[in-house]
Amino acid sequence: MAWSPTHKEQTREKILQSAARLFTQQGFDNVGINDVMAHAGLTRGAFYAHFHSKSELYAEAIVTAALTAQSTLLAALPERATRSQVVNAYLSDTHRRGDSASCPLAFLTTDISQRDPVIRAAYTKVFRGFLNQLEPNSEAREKALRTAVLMIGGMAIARALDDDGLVSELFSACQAGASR
Amino acid sequence: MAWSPTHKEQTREKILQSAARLFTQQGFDNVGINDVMAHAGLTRGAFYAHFHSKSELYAEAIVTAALTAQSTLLAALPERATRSQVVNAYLSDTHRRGDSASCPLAFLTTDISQRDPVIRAAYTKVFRGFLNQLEPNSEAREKALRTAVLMIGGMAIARALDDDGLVSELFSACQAGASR
DNA sequence: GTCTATACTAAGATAGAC
DNA sequence: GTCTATCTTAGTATAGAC
Repeated sequence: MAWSPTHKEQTREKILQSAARLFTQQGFDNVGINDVMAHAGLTRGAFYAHFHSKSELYAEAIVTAALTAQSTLLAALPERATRSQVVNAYLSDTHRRGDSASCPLAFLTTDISQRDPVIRAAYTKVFRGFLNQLEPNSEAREKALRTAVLMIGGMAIARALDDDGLVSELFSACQAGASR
Repeated sequence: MAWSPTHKEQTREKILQSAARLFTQQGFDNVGINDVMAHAGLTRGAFYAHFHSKSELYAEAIVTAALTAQSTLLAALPERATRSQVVNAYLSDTHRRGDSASCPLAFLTTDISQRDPVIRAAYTKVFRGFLNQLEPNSEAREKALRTAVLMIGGMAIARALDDDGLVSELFSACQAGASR
């Protein structure tokens, strides 16, 4: 296996998938390189053959996590899903629990503010992609921005609250605002 | 000074103020007990005469930070400020920079999700207070929830972005939605 | 109540064998 | 390319002097 030309690329990809999952669920500081590598079936030392630092991994993992989350979300919906179907799937208890794929925009929001420029750039890029998915034509940009905040912000806040009743109120309010 | 009956209470308060400021700006993991105590003009060892653990301090600091942020925000506005004046002051570059008092709801959103129940309870309590400030009568609750998300979520996302132009677009969109 | 000194633990990063 | 072993740093928490 060691002499396969694609082996390194595959391993790198596996590390990235593990990192995307763990970082999104638990944040930068609560996940060690050890955790990521163990989750990928490897050991600490092998990490630096693929990435220069934990920060570099984090930046790439954000993008990977976003792609995975998008696929997962859309896969659970009909082919031509309406706006409100997408919004409801995003602002759902399933998503909030975070046991399948999770959106890094909502799960890592305040985890980004003070990190490397590279990390903030990755987040910004993903956010721009999110906006484009919502509303490709730029005339409705203002509405798209509000919708994005209701979705991402609503989920981020919901995950901090400890009261399920309040969370479901919150989701309903955001769904109503984001679907119109 | 050591025999003043109010001395301990005053020191505790000073630690709490330092913690509120540092935690809100930098999050739980990026602030050490050492940092908090040094900022308060004391040393590490003295901490445990006032709090049992870092988590306990964090929970209390969130409430303290919220009160301070509210005072600071309102102090900069006229006595009978309109809704949109409050919203604009909240969603401002001044607030985003975070060099004066900052709202823990927006600055610590995703920092809360996986911490002690006590911490999550503190955050939830502050969020409820925020809602009540926005709209004391519960009939307009749904609108108040959306407004809260546009303010808190808008600020949280803005702090993660690295593009000032995008941030100002974002602020405008949220201000328009939250003021009506 | 506050200080200095000190476990104890965890984590990022590197070195060298295979 | 992956492993084990190690260096280094940092942070929570505690012990004991004053």
